[in-house]
Amino acid sequence: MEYDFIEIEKKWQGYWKEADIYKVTNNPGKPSYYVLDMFPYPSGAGLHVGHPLGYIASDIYARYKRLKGFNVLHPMGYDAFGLPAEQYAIEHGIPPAISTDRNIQNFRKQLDHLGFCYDWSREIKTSDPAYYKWTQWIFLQLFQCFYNRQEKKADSIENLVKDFERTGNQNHPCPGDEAVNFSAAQWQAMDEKSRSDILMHYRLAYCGYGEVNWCEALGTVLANDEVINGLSERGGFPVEKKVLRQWYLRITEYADRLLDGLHQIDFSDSMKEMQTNWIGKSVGAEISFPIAGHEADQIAIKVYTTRPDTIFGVDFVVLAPEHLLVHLITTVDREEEVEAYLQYMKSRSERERLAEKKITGCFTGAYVLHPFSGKKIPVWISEYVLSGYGTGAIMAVPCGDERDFRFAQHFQIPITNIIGDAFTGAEANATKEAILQNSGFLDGIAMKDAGVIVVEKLVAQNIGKAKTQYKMRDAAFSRQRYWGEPFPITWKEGMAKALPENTLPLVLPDLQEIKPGPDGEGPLANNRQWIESAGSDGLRESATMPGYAGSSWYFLRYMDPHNNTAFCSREASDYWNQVDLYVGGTEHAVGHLLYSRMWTKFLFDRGWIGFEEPFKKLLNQGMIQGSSRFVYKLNFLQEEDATSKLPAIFISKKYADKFLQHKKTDTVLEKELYDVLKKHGIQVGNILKDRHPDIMTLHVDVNMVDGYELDTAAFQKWRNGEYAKAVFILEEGRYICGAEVEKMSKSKFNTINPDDLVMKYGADTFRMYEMFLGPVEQSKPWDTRGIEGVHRFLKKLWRMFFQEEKGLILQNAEPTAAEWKILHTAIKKIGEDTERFSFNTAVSTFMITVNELAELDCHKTAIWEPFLIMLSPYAPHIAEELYQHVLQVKGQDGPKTIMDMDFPELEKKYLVETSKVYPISINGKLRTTISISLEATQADVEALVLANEVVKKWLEEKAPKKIIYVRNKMINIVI
RNA sequence: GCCCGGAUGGCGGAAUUGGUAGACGCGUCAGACUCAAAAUCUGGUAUCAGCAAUGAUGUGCAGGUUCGAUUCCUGUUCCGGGCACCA
Repeated sequence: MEYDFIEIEKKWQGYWKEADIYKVTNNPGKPSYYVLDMFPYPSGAGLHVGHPLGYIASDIYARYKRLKGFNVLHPMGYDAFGLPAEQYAIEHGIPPAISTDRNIQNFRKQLDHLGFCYDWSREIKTSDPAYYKWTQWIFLQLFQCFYNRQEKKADSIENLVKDFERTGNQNHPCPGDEAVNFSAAQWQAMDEKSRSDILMHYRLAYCGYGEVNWCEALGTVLANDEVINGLSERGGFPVEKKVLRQWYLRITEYADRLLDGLHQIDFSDSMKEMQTNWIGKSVGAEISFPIAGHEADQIAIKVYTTRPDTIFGVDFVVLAPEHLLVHLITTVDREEEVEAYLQYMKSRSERERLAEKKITGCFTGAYVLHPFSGKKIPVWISEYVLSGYGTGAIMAVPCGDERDFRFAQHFQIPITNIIGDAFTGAEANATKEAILQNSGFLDGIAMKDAGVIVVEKLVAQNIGKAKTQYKMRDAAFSRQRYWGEPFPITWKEGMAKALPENTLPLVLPDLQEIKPGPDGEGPLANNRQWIESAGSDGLRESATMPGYAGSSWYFLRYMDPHNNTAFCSREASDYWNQVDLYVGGTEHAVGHLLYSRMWTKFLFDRGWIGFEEPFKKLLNQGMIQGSSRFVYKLNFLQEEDATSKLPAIFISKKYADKFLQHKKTDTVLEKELYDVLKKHGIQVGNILKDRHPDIMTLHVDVNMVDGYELDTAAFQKWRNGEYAKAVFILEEGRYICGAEVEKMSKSKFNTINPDDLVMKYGADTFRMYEMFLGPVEQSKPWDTRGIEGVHRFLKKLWRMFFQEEKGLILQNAEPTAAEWKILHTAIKKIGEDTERFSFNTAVSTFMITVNELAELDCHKTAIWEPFLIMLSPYAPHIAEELYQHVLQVKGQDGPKTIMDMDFPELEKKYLVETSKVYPISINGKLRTTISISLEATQADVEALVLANEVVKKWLEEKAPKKIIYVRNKMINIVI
């Protein structure tokens, strides 16, 4: 009986489905464990081999935990709103709802083939009105709440208004605009619109103004991804920045709690560091620099600095080009140049601005006065200062800051040295240790002590204050797009109004055609009927929510997916609690993972759930990259003659390399080319000399390439025979391709579809091979060579149960000590490896174990039964199948599925003989090694050392005064 | 540019806490079985020198700490991910 994986996998997948084996219920009798994958965006390209990496890892762990006695929640769903579906609709006229559902079906089919233990009864998709009803509901809660800084938690706007009526806003400084201050009486006197505007500055979901990528030619807002070098991806039209009304989440109010929460959760240090840096908390000071010539109207430039101690080193002030004061302060003679600079800035993305090595800037002609010395300081504008961070203005201290230094050097601004010898004049020195000089009242004071003194003085003179600043900005929460959740908001007389909760969901209407609305609005604005359908409540908001809206809380919905009266009952969320293990890529480090943490904290503040961190432990899976292959096409200068009718000519890598190196053909190539073309009946004449051949590098489908060798016949059939008449110039009879590691992508023809591999080798082989490739956390290029090894292992395992002539050879005999030892070593290693997510080494251990048992010709049920239970998380189908035969031989009516068994317990006694090797060093020189039993005490070790032949002899010879001690895994003998 | 990772044989990788570098798998070479092939099995395989025993070198590069460094520190090169509207 052969290992027939197709039959076995079909059989077990059918059985699991039929028996609902993976359905879980809230079972208070058992400890819960929640294993979650980051749900996929169902792209049209389907699943590639990179997707399942994390899914397989989480599936193994979920099954392992189940064997360990936990009630495991392991669900899956789809992040179904997003730009690509909308783009597809624009290009192909197929509505996003339809293409998305089609893609989901395809994903589901592919996932099913891999034998995952998902509880599909809990499947969710974010574009389902039954789901986004609650996304809209949570949005409304955010809209109706503000962050109460005194209580450090979200509180209702209702309470805020009550406080305003009593005491004005003195207890609640305005987070949206510091300048907003009013008394109870003033509040009472305000009209409805003014009150609405003020409340907007407090709401956790609020409307404001922000810059977007605007493409005039397309009449639409573009995502950063759709902009390439300042031009639109579609059409290549110029893209500018434009200010539009946008919704935001006031995540900055949660900055401190998002930082504090990092201590409670098990994320990698690098992940925590990324989030910490993103939030970017800094402590410093805000300082006002009065503008020379404007003393009367008291106009000043506010700068933010983390180094108030360097205040006397200020040689210039730099404003962000967007700074509101730029136009006011620019002097007449500088206007033209400033205007030109601002024009140049319009096309610059933030990324470009920060990444630019070239130093640009422009003097405004204006001066500010130093707050202490009164010195005149020139004011510049430059792209390296961003309007979004701090006050949009900096005080530049070239002797202490590298960027300021380079700027000063480039524009030949004189540099003041306030740190004496610590500044060489060749580069800036950002030290905090120096003693200040040239610093007025700070002379002789250490820098680290000076900051406090400066702040005190600033406060005393009322020209500055200490300030904590965050780099993180509020999260933009609206998109001028169609395929997203509609906002449950209407607008009337400039005021936003929440829809009543009992009218949710506000269903996204179908559109005949998706095209940009007027004045930068989204496509929904074109559907006047829908926009006006709120009647006297006003006009509906035409923007939709961004991709991360639905994904910010989906892990809660899985706990109670069919609830019609709440996003998730408190009972369900109390039982399942936090996600115990969350598996996904690092690319979400500062997006999704920060937003979902904020939403969880908000829902916790409002008492809807009982925990404030969503994910207890995060496992980051690495990205599987594609290994692309290239062919080299010989191109000739096109002229109206015979050459343009030549077939496509492809030359092998060796020749292409040579060609690219010398930028011309060499004689060998020339001769071979001649011969090949002649063979094809093509007369070329002096073509190579006259036609200036050039080489074009083309991606080829990696599935047509074996290693590096191109299957030329397949290539000729590729793309409906586009290259059917292609001619190949081979090296040693083969066409060798070029190669490069890139992101896996359809357009690079380097995607590997798991379906093909599952068809050829089976899901079990595929699962184990993906794990065997390397550590889950590590990124690596996909390489199919090697999958045979894992497949061989499973075939070998099968033969331990079945042999050709004899059939089933399993027996019930009592295992020998050696056999027990092999089993228990495996239990120990596989258990440990699975616990620490070292799935690749666990697969190795399975292989070693089977090899060792094969050598002993062991076919005993007592050994193989526990082995199969251990194997089942990794290769569930074959484990289940073979387990049935164990039951049959044992004559037991055991549980029907291996999933109801327990992971085998380790019995230590069989490990006693296992020994560890200790190196022995004498005076630091390594002499020999000895083996010591795992259970040996230190006294045993010392005795063994003395007994050791080599050491004993050596000690006798030298007769040393000896001290022997054991440290770490080293035995040291010191004379 | 900024933030976070990574680099070990021909290839993917192992070395769990600073202690025999290269487990396991692929590939490859030799052999067994076979008319032959496939499948399977056995053995070799870091590099250099040597018939061999063995010796020397060796974890991107340059230094440092240590009796001892793939592991810790400093600098550096290259590669990957993120940088706020891809998800």
